[in-house]
Amino acid sequence: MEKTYDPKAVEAKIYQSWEKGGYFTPKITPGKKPFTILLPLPNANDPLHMGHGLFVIEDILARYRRMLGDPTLWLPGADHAGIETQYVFEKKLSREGKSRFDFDRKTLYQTIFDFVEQNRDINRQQLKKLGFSLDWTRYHYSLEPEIIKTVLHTFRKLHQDGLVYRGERIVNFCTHCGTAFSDLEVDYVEKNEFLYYLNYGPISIATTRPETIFADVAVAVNPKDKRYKNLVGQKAVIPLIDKEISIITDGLIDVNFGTGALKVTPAHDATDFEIGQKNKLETLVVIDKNGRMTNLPEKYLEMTVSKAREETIKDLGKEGKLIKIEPLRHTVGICYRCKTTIEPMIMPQWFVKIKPLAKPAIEAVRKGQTKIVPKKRFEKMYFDWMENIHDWNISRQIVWGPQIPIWYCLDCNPDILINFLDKKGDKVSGQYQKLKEKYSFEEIKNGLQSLSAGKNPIYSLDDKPCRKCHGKNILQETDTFDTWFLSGQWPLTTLGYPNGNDFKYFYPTSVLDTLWDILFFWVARMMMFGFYLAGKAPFEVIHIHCRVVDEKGQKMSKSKENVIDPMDTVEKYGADALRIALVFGAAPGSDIHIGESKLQAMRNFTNKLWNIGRFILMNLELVANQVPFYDPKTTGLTKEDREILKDLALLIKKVTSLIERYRFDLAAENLYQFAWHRFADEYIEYSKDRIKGGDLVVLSVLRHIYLSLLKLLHPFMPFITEEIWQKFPRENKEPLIISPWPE
RNA sequence: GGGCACGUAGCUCAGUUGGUUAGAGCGUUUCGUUGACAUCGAAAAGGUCGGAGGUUCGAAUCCUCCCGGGCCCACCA
Repeated sequence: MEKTYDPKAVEAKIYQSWEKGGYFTPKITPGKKPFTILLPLPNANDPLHMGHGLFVIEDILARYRRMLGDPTLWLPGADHAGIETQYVFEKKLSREGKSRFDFDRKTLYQTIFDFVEQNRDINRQQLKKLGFSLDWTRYHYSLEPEIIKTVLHTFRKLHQDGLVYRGERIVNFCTHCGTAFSDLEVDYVEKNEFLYYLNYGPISIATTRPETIFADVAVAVNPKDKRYKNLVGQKAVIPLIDKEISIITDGLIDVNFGTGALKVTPAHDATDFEIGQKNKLETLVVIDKNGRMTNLPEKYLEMTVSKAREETIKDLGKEGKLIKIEPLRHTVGICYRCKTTIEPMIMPQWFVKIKPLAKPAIEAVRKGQTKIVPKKRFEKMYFDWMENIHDWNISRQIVWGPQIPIWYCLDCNPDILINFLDKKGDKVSGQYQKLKEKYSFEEIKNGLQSLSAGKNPIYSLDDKPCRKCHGKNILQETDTFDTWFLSGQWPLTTLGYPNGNDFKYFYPTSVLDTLWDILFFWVARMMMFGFYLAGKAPFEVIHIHCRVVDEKGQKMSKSKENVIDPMDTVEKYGADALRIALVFGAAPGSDIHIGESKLQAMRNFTNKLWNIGRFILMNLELVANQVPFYDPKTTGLTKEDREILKDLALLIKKVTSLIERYRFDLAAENLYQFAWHRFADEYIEYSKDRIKGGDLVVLSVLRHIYLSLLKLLHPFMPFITEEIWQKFPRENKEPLIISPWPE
C-alpha cells in the first residue's frame, strides 16, 4: 500500500467495478420488502452544485439497506425544468443577439431540446464521481414519451373529474419572462417607494401605483369607518379623466392605512381583484403583457409602467390633485427567476382545483402513514401550507415543456389572439378572425409562436375535427405545463404506473429526501398525485435535510463568490472526504457549513483510515498471513482485547440505530471517534508490543475490528473502504458493497 | 401581521426522556515522535450553557418575561 491514500487512483476504477457487477440494480424478490428512494431529479441542463452533494444521505441509506440484504432501488433521473432551462437558454440567445421571438415555437422547442441534450450527460457523470449507487438502468428523463403520456392522461382524468378548469383570475405575471407563475414562484423584497395621496373629489385615497388610476372601478372604505359613513354610495371622481366611480365598503380595508380609502383596481392587484369579485365590479386592463400601458389616454399609451407613474404624478400635480407624497417601505413581489417586479394581471389560465387533492395528503401525514423527519418543524409547515392551499395555476406561457392537451377550433373561437411568424419570418399578431383574411391556416400553424384563448373558449381534449362545426382549423393550446405538474408525478411515471412491474413492486417508495425549499413545490404535489392516481402516499418517510452554506454560514451564491464546486472538491480531496464532510456535524434542520478546513480534516480522516489499514496489512504480511480469522470462541484474548471487542459491539449498535433515526451526523462522529481515537490511538498503540512478541491473536483482533469498521464506514465513504477491503485477506470474498452489515 | 425553530469553548456545532468533573471538529499553546500515518501522537489553556426570574433534592435541558439574529407563511393598498 502507498504511504498516503490517493483517491484518484481508486475512485473511477471502483465505481466501474460496482456498475459492472450490477450491484446498483435490485432483484425484484416477491415477498421481500424493497427499499426505494427516488433521487430528487436535478435539472437536466445544470451541473451539480454543493447542495446536490447531500444526496449522500440517500446513498448512505441505500448502501446500508443493500448491506442489510434488502432489494434496494435508488432511482436517478433528470428534469427538463421548464422555466429554469428556458431562462438559461434565453440568456444564451441574448448573448448571440437573438431572442425567443425570432423563432416559431416548433423550432424554438427543438433548439432548446438539442441544447439540453448536449448537457444532459454532465450531471450523470458527476453523480457517479460522488460514488452514488444509483440504478442507471432505470434512469429517466421527464420528457420521455412514456412519461409525457402518463402526465397527459392525468390531465385528462383531472378534467374528467371536474378538477381542471379554465379560470380568469389574477395571476402573477412576469413581463420579462413573458409568463405567469404560481404563487410559490414569487419572491418578495422590501423596497423604498412612495405613497401618493390623491384627490378623488369628495374623498381622498392613498396609493403606490398612481399609473393604474385609469383602471379604477371603485373606491372602497371599511364599513366600520365612521369618517366616510355619509359618503358610501356616493360617487368619487378619478382625476385626469374625471370619471365617476362608486364609493363602496369592504372589510378588507385597513382603517389606519393612508386615508382609509382604497382605489379598487381589480385588474392589477390581488386584493382589489377579490373586492371586485365580491362586488361584481368590472375589470379594466391598463398594463399589457409586455409591461406597457394600454387602454388609457393617448398620452400614456405604450409607456413603461415606471415612466407612466412619473408622468401621471407630474400631471396630477399640475391639476392640483396630488395632495402629498410619503415615503413608504413595503414588500414587492418579484420574479424568482429574473427579479423583475411581478405584475398582477387578469388572464385566463388553466387551474387545478386543489383542495380535494390536498385532503388525503394531509390525512396521511396526520395519521402518521407518511412521516416527516424532523417532525417538529416541518410537519407544521406542511400542514399550514396544505390547509391554506389555493388552486394551482398550471399554465406557463413558455415553450419548454409539454403543451397542455387542449385543442381550440379557430373558427368557433375567432377571438383567439395569435402570434406567429409569417412565410417571410416577420412577426404577426392579432385575432384569428382578422388574420384569416390575409393568411392561410397552414401559414399560421407553421409559424405559430403562441395563442391565447379567452375566458370561456370552445375546446376539445383531442385534435380531431371540431365537434361543433367539423372544421379542421384546430390548434393546440400553446401554454405548457408547470414543470412541477410533471415532476409531481415522478414516483408514478418513473416506476411505470399503472401496470409496470416496478410500480407494483416498488411503490410506495420508502424515503424521500430533500431540502425544505421544494417541500411545497414538489413533495406536497407528489403526495397529492400519489393519492389521486394510486390511492396511496408515494413514500413512507419524508426526510428533510439541511442546507449547505459556506464556512461563515453564508448561502453560497455566484454574486458572493463563495461557491465551492463539488467536483473541484472531489478532485482536490477525494469523494469520500467530501461525502463525510457533508454529514459530519450536520444537525437535522440546520445549515451545514462547508469550507477548506473541514474538507481538509475529513481528507485527513480518509488518510488515517488508509494508514490504519496499511499498518495492519503490513503486519499480517510479516507473518505470511498465518493469522487465524477471528472467531468469538478465540482463546487467548487479553482484557484489552475483550474491551475493544465490547466497544465495537456497542459502536455497531449505536451506528445502526443512528442511521435508522436519520442521525447521520452522530453516526459519522461516533465512527470517527472510534476509528481514530479508540482504535488507532489506544488499541493499536497498545498492540505494538504484542505484535513484536509474535502474538497472532492480537493481529486477528486488529483485522476483525478493522474489517467491521470498514463495513460501518462504507455507506459514508464507499470508495476507500471498498479499496482497502479488497486488499485484505478475508473470509468473505464478496465486494464490500454487498457484504452483510455487521450485527 | 401570524407562526416556527434557535442563541453552549476563538469559530462551527453535539448534548436523545432534567442526574456524577458540559463534549466533538477546526483553531491556539507546550512537549514528543525518522519503520502505519508530520494528512502523526501526548498534554494544556479556553464555557457563571444570551440575560432575568421561577419549578425541582438537582436545570444547558421544563415554565414565564426580556434581548439578539435566523427562517417560513400572509391581500397591507
